This record gives sequence, C-alpha cells and structure tokens, in this order.
Amino acid sequence: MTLTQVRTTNTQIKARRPHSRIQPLLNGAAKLFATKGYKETTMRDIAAEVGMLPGSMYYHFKSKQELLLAVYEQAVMDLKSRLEKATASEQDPWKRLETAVITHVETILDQNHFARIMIGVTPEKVPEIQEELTAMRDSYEQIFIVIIDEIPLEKYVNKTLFRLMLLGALNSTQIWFHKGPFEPTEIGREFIRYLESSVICEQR
Amino acid sequence: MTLTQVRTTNTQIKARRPHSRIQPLLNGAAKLFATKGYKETTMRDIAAEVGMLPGSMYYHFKSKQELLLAVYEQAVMDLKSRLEKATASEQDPWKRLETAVITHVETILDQNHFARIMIGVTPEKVPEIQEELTAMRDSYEQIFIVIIDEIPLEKYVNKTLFRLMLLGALNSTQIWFHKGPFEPTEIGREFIRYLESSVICEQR
Amino acid sequence: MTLTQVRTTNTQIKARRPHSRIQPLLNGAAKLFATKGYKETTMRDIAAEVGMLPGSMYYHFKSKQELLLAVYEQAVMDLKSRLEKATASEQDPWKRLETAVITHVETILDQNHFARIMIGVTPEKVPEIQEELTAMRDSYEQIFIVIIDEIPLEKYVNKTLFRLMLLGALNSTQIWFHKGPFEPTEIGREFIRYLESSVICEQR
Amino acid sequence: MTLTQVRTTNTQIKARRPHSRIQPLLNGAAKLFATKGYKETTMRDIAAEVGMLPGSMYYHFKSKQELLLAVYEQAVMDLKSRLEKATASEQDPWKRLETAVITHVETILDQNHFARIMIGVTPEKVPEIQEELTAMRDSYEQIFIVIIDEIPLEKYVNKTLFRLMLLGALNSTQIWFHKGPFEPTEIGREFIRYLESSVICEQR
DNA sequence: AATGAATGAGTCTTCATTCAT
DNA sequence: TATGAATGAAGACTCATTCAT
Repeated sequence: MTLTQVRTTNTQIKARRPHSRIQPLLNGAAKLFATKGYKETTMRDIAAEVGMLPGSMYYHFKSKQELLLAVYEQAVMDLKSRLEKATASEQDPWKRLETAVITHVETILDQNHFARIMIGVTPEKVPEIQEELTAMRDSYEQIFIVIIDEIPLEKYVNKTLFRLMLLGALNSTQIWFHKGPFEPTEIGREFIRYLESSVICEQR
Repeated sequence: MTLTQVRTTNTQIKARRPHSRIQPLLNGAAKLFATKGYKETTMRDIAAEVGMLPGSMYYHFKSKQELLLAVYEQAVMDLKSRLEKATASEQDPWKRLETAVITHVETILDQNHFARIMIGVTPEKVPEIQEELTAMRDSYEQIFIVIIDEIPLEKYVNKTLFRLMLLGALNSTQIWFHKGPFEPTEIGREFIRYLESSVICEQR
Repeated sequence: MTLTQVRTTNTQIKARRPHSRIQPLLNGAAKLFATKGYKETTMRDIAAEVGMLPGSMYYHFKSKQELLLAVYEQAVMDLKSRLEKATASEQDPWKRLETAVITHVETILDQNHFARIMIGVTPEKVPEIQEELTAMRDSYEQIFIVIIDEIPLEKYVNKTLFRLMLLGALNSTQIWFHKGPFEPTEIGREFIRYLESSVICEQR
Repeated sequence: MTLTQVRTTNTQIKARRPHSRIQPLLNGAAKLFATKGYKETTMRDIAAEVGMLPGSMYYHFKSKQELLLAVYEQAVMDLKSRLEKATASEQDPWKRLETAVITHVETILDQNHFARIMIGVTPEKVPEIQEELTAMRDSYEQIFIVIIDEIPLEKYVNKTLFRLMLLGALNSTQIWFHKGPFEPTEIGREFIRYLESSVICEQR
C-alpha cells in the first residue's frame, strides 16, 4: 500500500524517486524486525538505524504497524517474484518443487532481511493487522500449493499435510542455520531428497 | 516445594498453608506466554489472570525473566518425562521415533500451555536468560538425538539434518494446527510415514 | 522510647532480657543506616542482616521511623555517657574540651555504627520525626555548649559560632576519614591545637 | 533559554528555538535535590516543579542519575568560576583564603540551590555515579589546596588536615545556618579569624 | 514471637505517537 | 520533509506495611 501509493502519486516517471527515504526506512525496519523481532524493535531503534529522528518517520508511515505492513508486503512480493522467476523454466514437477524449495531456503537465509520477516514475525502477535499479514503469507503459500498439486504423490499422502510439513521444516531452518555447517542450497536439496523417493507414485 | 508439600500435607492433618499460589501463578504465566508471547504479556496480565496484584507476584519470583525460567523449566521437565515414559517400552527404533513424535505433537498441541512455550518463546528474544533457555531446550532435543541415532538410515542421510527437519516440521504445527482438520496423533504418524520408507536401509 | 518502654514494661529486673531480639535488630539497623543511609536501607535489608523476616520486625517496632528513633536514641545515649565518663576527671577547661573532642571523634569514627548515625542521618530528611531527632541531637550538643562556656575565650570570639565550627569540622571527618592516613585521636588533638593558641585569653 | 540565549535572541533576529527547557529543568532539580535530597526527590516531584510530565524529562536526560550529574556539574563549574573571579585580584595569601572562604560560604548559603547540592548530596549514596561526582568535587577542592599551599603556616600544621577542618566547618554551615542569626560573610570571616593568628608563622 | 503471603501506593523508565515550526 | 519537544499511557519493579496463622 504505502509503497505503491507513494510511487503512483508522484505524477509521472519520477517514480522510485531517488531522494525518497522510504526505501532506506523500509530496509532499516526490515533489518531490525528480522533481527530483534517486531515488538522488541522500537521506532527509535529504526530511526537511529536510518539516521532519522523518530518523529520524521511518521511522515512516511502513520504507525509502526503500517510500517510493518509495508515491510511485510515488500518481503512477500520479493519472495514471490524470485520463486516465479526460478521455477518458470522447470517442467518436471519434482524439479520445480526442488527449485522452489532451494530458492525459498536461500532467500530466507541470506543477508536480505525482508524474507526473514515473513517467517520471523508471527501475525498473531500483531492482532490489529493479523488479517492483512496472514493474507499476504497465504498468497505466498499458494505458490507451493500449486506446485505440489502437480506432483504425482502416493494416494495415502495428504497434500496439505505434506506441504505444511515441508514448509514447517523449511522455515525453521532460520532458527538453527547460523549454528550449523550446512549450506542453504544443500539443506533444500536434502530435505527434498528425504521425502522424494517415498512419497511419489510408482509409475514415476 | 509446592507440589510435594501440598501432596504430603493433604494426606493427614493438613496443611497449615494448604495452597501456595506458585503453581497457579506458573499456570497463568504459561497460558499467557504461550498465547500472546513473552514480550507481549505484561506482569499485570498475569496478575489479573491469577487474581493477584502485580506486586504480589514478586514475592514468588523476583522478575519476569525468573518467572519465564520457572515456566520453561517445568515445560521441559514435563515434556521429557512424558517422552521417556512413552518410549520406554518400545524396542523397534522406528516405532520408538514414531511414539516420540506422536507424544511430542500431542503435547505441544494440547490445552496444556507449558509445552507450547518451549516452542513459542525464542530464547534469542530474551537475551539475558538466553543461555539457560537454550540449555534446557537442548537437553530436550538430546532425547531425539539418541532415538534417531539408533535408527538404521541410508548412508546418504545426515542424521542431524534429518532431526532438524523433523523437529522443525513438528514444532511448526503449532502455527497452523488450530486452522486445520487434522488430529495431533494423525499428524505425527503421517510425518513419520512420509519419511520412513525412503530413508531407512534396504535390509530393514 | 521504644527501648525504654520495652525495658520498663517487663515487670522487674528481668530487663535486658537475653532472648529478646530487639538489640540485634537495633544493631543491624544501626549498621545499615550508618553505612547506606536511612532512605537507602530497606526493611528487608535490615531483616536479612538480622536473620529475620520483614514482617517479624513489626512485632518490635511499629514502623521504620520508630526503629530509627530507637537507634538514634541509643546512639545519643551512648555518646553522651562516653563523653561524660571521659571528661569527668578533667579540671582544666581546655583539657576538658580536648578530651571531649577526642572522644567524639574516636566514637564517630570507630566501628560502632550507632554514633555514626547521629551524624549521617540528617533529621530534615525524615520530616515526620524531625523534631524528635533534633531534640536528641541538641541534647548532645548541650554538653559541648557547657564545656565551651567554661573556657576563657577572647572577647571577639562568638562561642556559638566557635562551637558550630568545631563540631562541623569534627563531624565531617566521617566523610574523608577512611581515605586518609590520620588517626582519630590525632585528628581531634590537631583540630584543638589549630584553634587553641589564638582563641584563648592572654592571661592563660 | 539560559541567559545567554535569551540575550542573543533579543539583540537580533533569531533563535528558532528560543527557550529550551533544559535550564528550568536543571533549576527545578537543583532546588529539590538540595532541599529534600536526591533519593527523597522523585522524578514526578521535579516534573511537577517544572510543569512538565515525568516522561518528558527523559527527552533531555536519560535517567535521574544523568540529571543529577548535570546539576552537579553546573554547581561545581559555577562555584569554581565564582571562586576564581573573587580571588583573582588578591595577592596576600591569607586575604586570598579569606576571600575564598567567604565566597564559598556565601554561595552555598544563598538561595541558589546548585552549590548546596555539592555539599548536600553525598557521592557514596549514588554508587553508580560516585566516581564522577567525586572527581568533580575533588576538582573544586583543588582550588583550596593551591590557596592553602601558599600560606606560610607553622611547621606543626598539617596542611591537609587544616584544609579538611576548614572545609568541613564551612560545609556544615548549611545544616545550622537557617536557624541562626549569622550572616554568611560574617561566618566566613570569623572562621578564618579563629584560625589565623595561631597558625601563621611568626615572621608574618 | 515469628512467618508466609499479600497489598497498594509509588518508583524510575519506556515508547508510540503528536505537533508546531 | 524533517525536527525538536513533548505527551500520556503503560511497563517492570520496589517497599513499608498488614495480617491470619
């Protein structure tokens, strides 16, 4: 919302106005929300991170929640477009899933803080905007629903449960990743491997 | 002190001081920490939940962190003893894992709020006691390390990664469980099923 | 008051009842009031110091102020009796003053915490009992008034000012004493020496 | 706002922000700290005194201790500059000391509350900033050390003890001054007089 | 005499937010 | 756009005191 609005309101091409401090603000907020948590991050923290005074942020975002919403939106949009780009060329269903999984893991584990927020900030902890956050998150998971739907799985496999299991495992990597010796790509590939042979149909 | 004392005093002449309010306090704190989050729960909230005045809690716990520590400890001890009890009789490694997984899921999804805290409260968010929390959590995971270690897995499977994947998937159930139509026991059993056939050795 | 009352109320000779924990309580309070200050010392601190529970103290003293009053009273009584004992045998006025001064300094600088309270606890800081405290303090200063009154000083010397100067200098020793290399006795003697030769009458 | 700023604003054009409320805040804090004591003064008290809300003060000072530090510093700087100004023209050592003493007494006894704090607030009572407070206090006493060092005193006089005696007597005036009929200037002059004739060298 | 437990008023401090400039 | 200053509600915690047992 915010982001989009600002962009469109500015007459013509000028968009993405280089001097705007919205993006730096979003970046700073993303970093801190991802690192310390939403509640644990104060508006002052963000202001300091960006080199702004607390009051000044309210010109751009009318509340902390609005700011989170904007950050979250950008995170989701980013993740979605990456996923789409990465899987576009894949034809084989399992390959598509593997690519999606690897992309997902790589993104939520890299230094970019946006994607981390989508996993680290639990919508229920911000009840006032829980719905909006959940909606965005769902729109992301939709991609996995589609991909998994095309995979020929054994009859006994419940595809919803399968997806929830996979994504749960994936997202929890953020908690232990920095302690271990594993590479993001490796993690994604292995997870798929542990599931693959058992769950697909015979005929494959 | 609490539990034991109460029990012994009840047998006979009865308790000069029949009910300490420590356990109710822990229960109330557990409920709120699990439901709303640690940071999101105020001492006032807990006091109100228990029917106490905020100041009164400090007679029993000298700080909010101390209270969390106590709740967390009880949660870990409870989970551990349940797991041990449940798996004690199982001989077959895979059965043992399945039992452990089911017990784990059942516990963290039931109405008892203690176990939920172990998953919902991230140690990093409470830096001052992060170490203590992590140590307890680790002592719990140790049980899974042992169980998994005894399972004959294909050579290509990294047991650490396997465990992290499994526990990650398990713990994330808490986020989506209340929305879905699945039973805790079912979830545990299915997760194991999705992994089992593929990862075990041929000779099995 | 308290102290006296307790003593007298107890029938006869029994006074000073060995089992009473009043004296330990007074000692503990004296120590902490003297060391940390009245406001800075909590009832809990005192209870801990004496090995009692906070509530228990209220059996002996009905408030913190009452406790201070009792400590203060004991301090004044002690100082007065020491001073009287020490100066009793002195005939020469200057010698009497010197003895008094030395006794005073020795007492407020020694490990006994009672005397220190009379100097460290400013009556104005405890408005509710300011009057009582001041009265006790004055009753002590009276001794110096009498002693100084008998000294033949030059006409230009205002005896009141002289006394206030001397006592001010004396009492402030408590602030710097522990840092310096001086002995209490030495300090008292020197202070008198710095004043003596100039202020006494020629004929002496 | 201080004087300087107001002055400049009046002269010419500007000062966007003509009156910061830092100085009123310091004044209010000084008054209360001096009157009631540091511990005895609450942030609410100060806020009320200045006509501010408690929270607002934290924009200017990040803690009560920081506020004390600022007040104390201003007090010390003020006292030092007064002393230096007053003694600058004096050549005779004793005259210099007398002038310093009189200035000191006049300042700590006048309605200006800052100087009173330096004497009334004991650094040991605020352990967290004790060092800073003591350092400032010492930097002030240094002036007296220098002045006294230049006075030709009898050999038997220990200059350190002499100074401590004098300053002790001086500072304690604050406790009894308001009860007596003496003028600050008179007090200072008399104290010096009581010491002077005896302690100086013959040749003087 | 003593204690465990609680109370409630009060303490310092934090923080999202507002607003005149 | 940005900022300095303030706000006010809320937060964790403290402490003298009370009281049934």
